Amino acid sequence: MAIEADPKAKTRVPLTKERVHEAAVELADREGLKALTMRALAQELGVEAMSLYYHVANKEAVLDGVLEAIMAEIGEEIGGFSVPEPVDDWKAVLRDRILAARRVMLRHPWAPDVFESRTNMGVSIILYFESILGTMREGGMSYDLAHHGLHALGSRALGFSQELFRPDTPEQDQASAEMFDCIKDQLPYLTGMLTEITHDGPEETLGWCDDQTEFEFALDVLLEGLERLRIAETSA
Amino acid sequence: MAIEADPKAKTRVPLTKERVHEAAVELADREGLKALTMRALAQELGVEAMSLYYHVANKEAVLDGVLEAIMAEIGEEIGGFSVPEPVDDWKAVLRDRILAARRVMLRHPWAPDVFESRTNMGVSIILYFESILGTMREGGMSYDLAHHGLHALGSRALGFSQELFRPDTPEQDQASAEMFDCIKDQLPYLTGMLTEITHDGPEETLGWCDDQTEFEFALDVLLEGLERLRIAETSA
DNA sequence: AACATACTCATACGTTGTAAGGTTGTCAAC
DNA sequence: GTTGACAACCTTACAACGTATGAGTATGTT
Repeated sequence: MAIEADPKAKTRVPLTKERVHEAAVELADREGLKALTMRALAQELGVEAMSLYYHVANKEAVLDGVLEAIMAEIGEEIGGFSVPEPVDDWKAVLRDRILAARRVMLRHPWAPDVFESRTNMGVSIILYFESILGTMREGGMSYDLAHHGLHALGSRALGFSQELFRPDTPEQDQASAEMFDCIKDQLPYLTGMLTEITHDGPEETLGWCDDQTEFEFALDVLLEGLERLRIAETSA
Repeated sequence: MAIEADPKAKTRVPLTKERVHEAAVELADREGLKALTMRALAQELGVEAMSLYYHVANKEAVLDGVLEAIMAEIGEEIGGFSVPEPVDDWKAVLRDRILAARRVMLRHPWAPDVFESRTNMGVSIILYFESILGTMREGGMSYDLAHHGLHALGSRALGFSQELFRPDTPEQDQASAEMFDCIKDQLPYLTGMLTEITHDGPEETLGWCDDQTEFEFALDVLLEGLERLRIAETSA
């Protein structure tokens, strides 16, 4: 429609911040966070490493942008960051929101590590927490309790919890198992638990648990605890 | 006593794994985790970088050793990793244990990052979790509930919780504040909370909270929630 | 035709972990 | 003593990383 709008005429489509961020997400999805280097990212875009620096300040800025992209996905998943007017069941609303965020995290398993590495929050993250806080408030909590609640949820509010010590290679996993075997006479409770928890006996380590189940369990303990405190403070 | 046992005769005290680990802790304490490089660590010990590799396999091994050192500190703080025979108040016992671990973490603020970076757990960490689990069991929980409880506590069992987004430079902090100001008309709840929470008005960001208070709050919500579930399952 | 602007690239530096192989110090055996 | 083995440490070098610097190249304006 424009006078000279043939895309083919342009020898190359110029980069943008957004394309860099999107490519970064794709690269991390495909090859992991460790593979997300400026050079690899440039190659992903058919460009040299230093060309990226015309569009982004540095790698930190890339990671910030990546998080904004993730938050945008969460926004789509929960249909925006607004607070449903009056909240009759804040627990259920928050639970849905958080599990929606978690679905996004499961699509991008590296994302939690990026969140943890960040030191200042972007706009969409603030908006997200605003909506969480708003839900708590409209649900009937005091600002004080909601504040504590936000801290208590921590990263869980964003849909993830750092699972400590998850072996990532089979060799490492086996090494842990051997070490465990080696001292298992000092571990009556752990061996007891493993024999009872797992169906096939105590060969499996702690890592083999259903993350989703555990996530929801902890989330519910927290939500119910906060609800109890809310009731306590309203009846006081 | 030995025929040739004059220590002075030795021109230099040889390195050991242990000395490397100790020096690593001291270095991280003094200059932060980022400053803990193999070269800096070597310099700390008056030696060249590659000399370290005679005693430790690689940097990962150093970090593993550092964690063992931290766990040893925790062990001292709680007087060993044993389980008090019958536990009349498991909540109180666990609370003390965890807050003791937290005191160690506060002495080494970089330690949580190391824990999160690790992928396989060392012996002393397993022993620690064994003692936590044992306390829950002796307190009357089923293995199933105790298992969920371990996951629910997560890193909190070790005395820390990753505080997301803590600005580490004054410039960054100010940048966040400005950004916050810029969109604060979209943040009724957050501004409302800040005016009510802080004494001096809403200039302060979310980062300025009493970590210890928030840690204990979340810990207590979890412990009480688990206790409630324990009672529910024993009366069933 | 000349120039400004927007964008991209080539080269290079400092830092990191660490592989490969050399140097030294100590001690036992001949 | 000389020799040889072994332990402990060092020198050099490399690949990968983030990125500073300045030069190139296209496009649009005047």
